[in-house]
Amino acid sequence: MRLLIVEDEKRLALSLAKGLTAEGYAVDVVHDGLEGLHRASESPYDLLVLDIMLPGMNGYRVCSTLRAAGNDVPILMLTAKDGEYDEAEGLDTGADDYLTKPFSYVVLVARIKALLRRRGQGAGASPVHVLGELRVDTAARRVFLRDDEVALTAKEFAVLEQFVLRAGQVVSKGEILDHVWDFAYDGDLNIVEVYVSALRRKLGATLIRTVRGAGYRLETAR
Amino acid sequence: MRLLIVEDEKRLALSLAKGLTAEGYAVDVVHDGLEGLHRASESPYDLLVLDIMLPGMNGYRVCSTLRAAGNDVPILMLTAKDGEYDEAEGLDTGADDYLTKPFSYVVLVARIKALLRRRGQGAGASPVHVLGELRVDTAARRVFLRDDEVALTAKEFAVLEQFVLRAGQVVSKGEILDHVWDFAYDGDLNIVEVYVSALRRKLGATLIRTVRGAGYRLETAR
DNA sequence: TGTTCCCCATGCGCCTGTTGATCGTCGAGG
DNA sequence: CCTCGACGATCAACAGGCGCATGGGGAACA
Repeated sequence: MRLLIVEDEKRLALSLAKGLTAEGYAVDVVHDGLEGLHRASESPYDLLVLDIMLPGMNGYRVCSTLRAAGNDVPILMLTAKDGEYDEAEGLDTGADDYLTKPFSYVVLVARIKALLRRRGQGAGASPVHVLGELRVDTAARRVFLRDDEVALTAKEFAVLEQFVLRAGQVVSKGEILDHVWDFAYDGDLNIVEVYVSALRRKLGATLIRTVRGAGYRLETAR
Repeated sequence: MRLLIVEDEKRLALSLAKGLTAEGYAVDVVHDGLEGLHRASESPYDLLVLDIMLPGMNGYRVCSTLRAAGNDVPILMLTAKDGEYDEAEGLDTGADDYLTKPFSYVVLVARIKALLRRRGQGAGASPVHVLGELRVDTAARRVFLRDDEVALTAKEFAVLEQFVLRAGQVVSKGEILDHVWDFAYDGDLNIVEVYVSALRRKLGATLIRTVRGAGYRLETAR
């Protein structure tokens, strides 16, 4: 875990760096806003601790510039409580959390951990499956084909999900029926064909391959 | 946020429930240890307030049984100070925090909030969530839309909070019901639709997107 | 007693699931 | 190589379900 501290009060910056290093983080420190922006743009940090009052470029601008460039590294802002700067403004510019000086070291560490955890969950906890040009986010129930979102109905999504979970394997119509339709359903297997047809129309014909007499197979990336 | 209070002193339990409900939590109360264990095992509570001296099964055993079953719901234990039971033992059995009777209501609420924050509920320690033009301060229970504060009722806020905690993911009506309404409620899922409707009216129609057949999704800014 | 909030019920409109018919395709066997 | 039968794909039409809006009744405050 790499952290960047952008803070011009050198004593504070140093003591934070020391403590966070002891926690097991790799910590870099800069004392200037512009310098911080460069560092953050060029290296992949896991989190930024960003003061607002900075020489070179103030924290708000560093933050909004990073965001404008598409950088979504978690940012913890440090604000002085004397009111010249507003906490809300920090959040508006795209910071993820703020802390008002003076703060306790324990609280800072807790917030940092929380932000890192949040990031971790946001990416890891939501199982996103990528198969070539197809991206399926089961938590958000969204499907993307080459950056374009594809709108699927509930049943279509459920069928696709079965294929994704067993990508590359042959899945029979009966199995799809068992997993997607409820127990009581005793209709025709043709219903599966109908949905495969719909998926092919929306996602491209080559994605789901027919295995005659056995079922279908979702093509894995190649 | 659903809380379960397990406390056999009925007057105390009732007054806590009343106060916490006013804070916007969905609160269930039981007066018996065994009953509490069952409830906690079967429903997804966000926090337990657990007395030690209880009929049926004492608080220690309730706590350790839950932990043994892999349930890691935050538990706040209430201990009498007369020494028959030991605070440390409570923590040993897997409680997250304890409070010695008599305690002030304010302290209790503070501890509860701290635990919920610490546990994060998937959201980290920051009480403020920013999603595009929406800013939700869960600690202060205030909501801002583009610098204007929006007045929400307790239930409206509770529903919104669920969405915010799982922003970008699909949340089903059932899940909302489970977390916002208490267990005594067994009404129609339609009630969720009514509240989503109210939120859309106050916060704009595009914020909460309907995912037909699955639930709703709070749009993340981007 | 008035106001606010919460829950329920109703009706409506649109989307979606399902069906059955028809058309296309594959492969085995003559 | 051709034919035929079986399997699969697609389409259109219908009915029911799902989600939304709205208003009223009732409870809980002040």
